Amino acid sequence: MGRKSDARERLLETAARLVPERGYHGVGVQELCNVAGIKPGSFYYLFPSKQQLVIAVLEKTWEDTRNYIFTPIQTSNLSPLEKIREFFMRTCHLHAHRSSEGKPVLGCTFAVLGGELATQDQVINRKVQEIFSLFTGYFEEWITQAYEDELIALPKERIPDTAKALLCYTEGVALIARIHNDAETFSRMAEGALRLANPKK
Amino acid sequence: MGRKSDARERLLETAARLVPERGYHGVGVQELCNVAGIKPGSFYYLFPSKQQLVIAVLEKTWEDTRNYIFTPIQTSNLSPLEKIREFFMRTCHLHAHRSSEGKPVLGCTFAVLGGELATQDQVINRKVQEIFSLFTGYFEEWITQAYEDELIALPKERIPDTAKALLCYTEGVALIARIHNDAETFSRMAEGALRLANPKK
Amino acid sequence: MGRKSDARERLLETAARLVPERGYHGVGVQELCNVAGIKPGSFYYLFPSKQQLVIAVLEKTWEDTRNYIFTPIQTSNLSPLEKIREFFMRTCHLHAHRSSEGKPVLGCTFAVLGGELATQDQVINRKVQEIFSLFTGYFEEWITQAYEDELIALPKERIPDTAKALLCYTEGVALIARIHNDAETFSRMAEGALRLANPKK
Amino acid sequence: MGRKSDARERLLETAARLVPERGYHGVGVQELCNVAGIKPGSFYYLFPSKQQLVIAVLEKTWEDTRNYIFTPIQTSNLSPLEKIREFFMRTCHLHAHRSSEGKPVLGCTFAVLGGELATQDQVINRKVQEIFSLFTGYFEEWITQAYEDELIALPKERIPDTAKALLCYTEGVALIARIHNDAETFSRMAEGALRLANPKK
DNA sequence: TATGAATGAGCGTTCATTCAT
DNA sequence: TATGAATGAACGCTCATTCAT
Repeated sequence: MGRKSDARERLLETAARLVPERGYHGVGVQELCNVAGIKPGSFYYLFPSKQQLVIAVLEKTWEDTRNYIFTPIQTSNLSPLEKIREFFMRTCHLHAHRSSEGKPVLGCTFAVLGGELATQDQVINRKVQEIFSLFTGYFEEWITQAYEDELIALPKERIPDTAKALLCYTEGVALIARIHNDAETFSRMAEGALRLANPKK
Repeated sequence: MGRKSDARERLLETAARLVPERGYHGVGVQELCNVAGIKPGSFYYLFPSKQQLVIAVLEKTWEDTRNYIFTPIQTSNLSPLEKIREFFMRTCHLHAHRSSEGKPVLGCTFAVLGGELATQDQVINRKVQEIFSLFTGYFEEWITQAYEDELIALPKERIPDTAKALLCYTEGVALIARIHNDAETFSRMAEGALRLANPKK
Repeated sequence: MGRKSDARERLLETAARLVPERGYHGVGVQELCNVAGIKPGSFYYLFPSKQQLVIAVLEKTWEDTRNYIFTPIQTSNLSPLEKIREFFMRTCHLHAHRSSEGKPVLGCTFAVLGGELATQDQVINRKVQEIFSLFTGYFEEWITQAYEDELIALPKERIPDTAKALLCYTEGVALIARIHNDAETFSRMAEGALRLANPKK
Repeated sequence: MGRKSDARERLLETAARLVPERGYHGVGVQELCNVAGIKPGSFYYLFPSKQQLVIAVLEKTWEDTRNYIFTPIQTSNLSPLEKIREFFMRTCHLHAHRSSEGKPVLGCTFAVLGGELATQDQVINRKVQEIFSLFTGYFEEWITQAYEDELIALPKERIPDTAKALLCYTEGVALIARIHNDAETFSRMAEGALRLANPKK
């Protein structure tokens, strides 16, 4: 039986750290190997291509997003609209923590890679679309609940587009936070997210 | 008043076409030269670096954005809130036209380059921030007018953040339109933009 | 009398299929392993090197050549000159059958590897020379018989060189068949082979 | 105006020396650059690809073959059949000269590359086919002349196939000469070439 | 003023092979 | 006996940029 090691995991973690920061073209395979402490020839034993490594990064990042952001909100007993605000506050806290360590504000990994590769890599682009539809799923659930609780003044048929609008707003906020390297953008923009749902009174 | 070569202009136009589509790292200097029909050695006579060419692209793209989107809206006699909607509709038309010619939906050039290079090139990043502040200026003007016309239910001190929220939403919509290669995103999301301003009734 | 893994055999068969088609450098060890369904680590348990696998391919291919081409001709009661023609016709049939299945015409495996590696791998080159001398042995036997049967006008001392000329012609025909991907080359060129032996009348 | 240099020519000459000796896969771009004394990044300024460099090598080698072998024979007043023999003798002399300097016998560059890449690179394969048809053109001319001078006993309609048989024989002889690293093969096999044309008496 | 020629560092990837288990 | 894991060197090629002319 062969040797066991965590090389694959180290590579994935390294990529999950560097790629969201500098983008797809901003990180080379060699650098990933150097930082992860694996030899250059080993990369392609562990992953079939740089593209597939990034797909794995997207999946891992989604897992983290779900575990640290969506699931805690989902299992809380916050009201639907408070869940939306909480989504922004949690995102803010995560970024603020990173930022306090001197690291740059990343914004949203999915938006960064989707925006960069939309016209260049359909495999990655599809994966980003797929993950965005999971975001929208949560948003739609919260807005539907708010609708049923009569917290918002919105015709029922506008719920899906409103969920999508929330996705757009979320990703736009993340992008601006990245460009201004300012984690507080998330908290300052939280109020706007609520207005998108058109709350009563 | 001698005859002037249009090489610089051709190069700039080529870059303004290719860079928003494929991003900074997605287009090489050599390809730009080939497409523009200029010799590789001439590039660095005309521009000091790829970075500076892209700065010029950003400026030119901003000029176009102002001329084709902001100025016509500004000089129209639309109500402030209708101006916000018109901003999305005009953006939608421009992208839909390109899309009907089989070209990919670009989203927002500033967001594309800002997102890609936020952690890698501060010169370009500053330029993007600068242009975004021009966007926000228009938005703030419209929202202020709406406030003064008593069209929106918003405390005065929330106007600047609301303008910024509108920028975030705008850029998020553009990003999602790019990732889904769907120009109609702009028109479907226009309604959300208005809600950000919290219109009365 | 324990059960024996057929991994070695599968690897050899895979190599005997891929190497003649694409040459030594055209097939990698990893691809051979993938296609044969063996693990990369096992390769070097089964064979000391890629070179030695190819040596085994050459030996196996020679076995097949002897069994399907030379031995049937040898045990037939064809006249010596008809044997030469039959050699080309049998070769033609084999290639035509492969070709009808959409596979490329291989020509002669020995020539392909000998030509590619003549200046690079003396072990393989020697093996090819050795096999070519077996070819020449058959040819010389047939020509000697034709000489004794007074079918050809050739001084006795020219027989060895004529056998060698027949080898050259054979390999040249195979090479041209490969390059033109045309199995019928073998049948169209059969007549020339006979003329090399200078038949009477 | 730019700098002038013979770098392209040096690279082509280096390739024309190394590629026929070791084959396409046997010589790397880096090695070609090192030997030619050009820097690795310059290769792709001078040639669009390794493939196209080899196409240039084939064209140059054909020029040389025509100038040093075919044209002198063509402009001689040898009889048609003597021309065939002369073709082998000239080829022999060229190889013997190289061989006396300790260099390996190359055989035929076209056959080496055609055989190696027949199933892998159709652009190179076509170029080889094209050059072979030029060979056949000369052979057919000589055989036709021999037919008209009544030097050979061959039905007129067999002339094209006989020319092709001569090509096969030529290439086979070259291949065997390469594999045995024996320049004299060409002279010893010359007689066989004549028999292919079925000379009278 | 303008450019043909060149450059060194780096790209993502594949190579035949080794080795601890 | 058999293999999963790994390796360093090399692969063909592209990068943004420089410079002599």
